[in-house]
Amino acid sequence: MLWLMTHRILVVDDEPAVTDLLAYNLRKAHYEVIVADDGQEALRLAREAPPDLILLDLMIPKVDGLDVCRELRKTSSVPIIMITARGEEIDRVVGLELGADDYVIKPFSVRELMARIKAVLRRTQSADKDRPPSTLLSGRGGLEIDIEAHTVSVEAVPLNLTRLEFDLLFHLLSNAGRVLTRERLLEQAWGYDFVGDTRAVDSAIKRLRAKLRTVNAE
Amino acid sequence: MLWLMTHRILVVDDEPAVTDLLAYNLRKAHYEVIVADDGQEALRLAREAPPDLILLDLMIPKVDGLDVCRELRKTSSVPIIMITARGEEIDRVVGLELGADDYVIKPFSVRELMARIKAVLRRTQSADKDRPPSTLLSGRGGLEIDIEAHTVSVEAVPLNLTRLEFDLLFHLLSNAGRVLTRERLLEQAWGYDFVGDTRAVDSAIKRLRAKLRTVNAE
DNA sequence: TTTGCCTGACACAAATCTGCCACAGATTCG
DNA sequence: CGAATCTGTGGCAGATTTGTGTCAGGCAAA
Repeated sequence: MLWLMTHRILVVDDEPAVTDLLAYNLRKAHYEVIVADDGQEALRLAREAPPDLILLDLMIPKVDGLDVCRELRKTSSVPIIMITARGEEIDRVVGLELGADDYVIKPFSVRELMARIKAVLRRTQSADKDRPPSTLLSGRGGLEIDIEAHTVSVEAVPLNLTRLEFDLLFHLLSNAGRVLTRERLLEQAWGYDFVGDTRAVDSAIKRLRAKLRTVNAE
Repeated sequence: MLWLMTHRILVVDDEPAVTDLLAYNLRKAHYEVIVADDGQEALRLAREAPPDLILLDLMIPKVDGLDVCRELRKTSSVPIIMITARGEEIDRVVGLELGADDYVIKPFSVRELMARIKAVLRRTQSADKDRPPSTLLSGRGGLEIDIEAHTVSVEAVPLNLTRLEFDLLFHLLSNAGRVLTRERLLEQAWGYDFVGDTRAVDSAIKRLRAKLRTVNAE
């Protein structure tokens, strides 16, 4: 079997344990690998030796993973797979909205990651459907939230939400038309490790409703 | 709650206190549970009755948890959640390399573990198929239920059901053409820990019929 | 330190749901 | 023909769920 080095992959992570592991496995799978251990370096390499795919950790020095993603997206549509630590659930979703093509959660399975890499490459190669990375999500009644700016408005009237309220609203909106349990919402908006009453959700929803009401009541 | 999928989970740990606790909680959540208390047994069971997910303690007799993981990965891509004692930090990276999908640290919160199990199953399932075909289930007489939205309609006329009524209807519909005992329905729609008269089913069905009748009587 | 949000816990009321009982037909079986 | 059993249904009281007001602890800024 003849192997062509068809794809160059840029791995961005500050933990050598991760980059080494990935580089080893990727090379074994006949990819060309370049490594950056901070955001600045990542941007430089991405410019100088444009890769076919980027594995991008979220928590990296100098320039944050999200910013790297944003910056790259200004000029390039190179596929990006985000790598996030657990408990960064919201960032993960935001990352997707920012134009990442997929994500994995640490600790991830190498096997799974490799499968996703192949899938993403296949997808972006065959049909290059350039979708403008919209950061807007809208619901009924003129409700709009800007994921990047973390702002919410109802019929153009801006609304001031706390981080928790925003996360909650975001997850509700992304699951529009679906029934969610308190547990599921806790898991998504609060995180796995939340300890306490599931009715904390009720409290949050109560406050969210109150704020939405202030606009509607005009 | 809906129990459409009955996943089989293999629990591997040598402490009965742990396996009992997990088995109890998992069964309560309608998972099928099989237990192994050493690595050899785990491998045997994984081969003979392939589970949908494995909870794998690291420190187990005969064959070490890491080796079990390695061995499994040779032939299977079943999701694995590692259970490690505190202070085994190295396991994080090793677990990474071996392809575990997640990990928890002892002593873990059962609630958190359950959430992670659900999340991993969700993740690996949606990875299987890009888009779940349909969440709709339909019966005779124009009856349709949307499993995600928990809505029911008869010939496009929406119907307001309680959670119990919905679950009941769902189970009846998914077993269409089959005779179900009261006991079986109780088990499915109420939960195996229901205490009380089996004729509670009659009451529920009475109310369900009444509601369906309101639509037909038009 | 004080101050000003956030946020989760708690309590309570209202609304809704649900299991149980009782009774009436229906059916089975001897 | 009874007797026994089973099923459908109405009624109802207790259980459960939900919405909301209140409050204290946490936390960060001043």
